[in-house]
Amino acid sequence: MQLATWNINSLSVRLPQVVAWLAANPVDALCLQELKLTDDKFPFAALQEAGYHAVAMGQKTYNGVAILSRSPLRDVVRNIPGHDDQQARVIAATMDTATGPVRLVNCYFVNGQEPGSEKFAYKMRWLQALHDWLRTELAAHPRLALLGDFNVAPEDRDSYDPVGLRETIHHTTEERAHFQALLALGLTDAYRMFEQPEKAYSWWDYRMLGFQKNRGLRIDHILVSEALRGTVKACTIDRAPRKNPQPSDHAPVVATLD
DNA sequence: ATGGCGATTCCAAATCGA
Repeated sequence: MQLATWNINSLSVRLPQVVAWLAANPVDALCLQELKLTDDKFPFAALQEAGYHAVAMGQKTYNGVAILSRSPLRDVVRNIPGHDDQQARVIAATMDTATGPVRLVNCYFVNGQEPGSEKFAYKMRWLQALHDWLRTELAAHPRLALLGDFNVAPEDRDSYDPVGLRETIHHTTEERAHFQALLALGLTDAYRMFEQPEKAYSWWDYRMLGFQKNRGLRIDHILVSEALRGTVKACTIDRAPRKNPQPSDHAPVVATLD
């Protein structure tokens, strides 16, 4: 079984690339972030044609998340229950597989812009709410994967310039503490379960030849619960779509499980 | 220190992303 996550920065623009990527990478589930479109504009038909069911939580212009899957999705939850939020950032659903159900939690974490800002404070509140909800979600669904654009570089090795960017957004002590709190729930960063190349990132700035110079951050992650941990066989970042004409600034992350 | 690119929207200067 393969699970993937990809921030596609506008599904309207990137739909052809998503369909092409799925044809070349027929994963069982793909979590998308930054749809930037409302549900009435979501391309259910084109994705069905590509062989995928889909559930979505969209919004005009900003944010928006969806889960695509080979098999039907059930028990869909949109945004964090009990956490009032104007922004479409979370969608969770259960996928039945040969080895049992898997709970998929797809998140577009808050960016936060700048430490000390109101947006950063919103990021901290959102991270706390996610953590508190995931505790109950994990109890209800032991086989759980948390996938998405976390907007956090968990460690110095996840940044192209950890010294120059110390305590800037995605690198702050507070954001990293929240990431560690998610791990403390029993989740494991699938990418770090395996030996990986040096300077491996999942996002590169469009500006200043960021990708060509590999000035990137590893901010897109797949975390797996204790019950799934032993079944994870591989986790990779697929840099190929970042080389496409008109690419997303993020690359897909793929986890392979038994 | 700032902007640099790309997408979106009251269609075009402003906002947001990371």
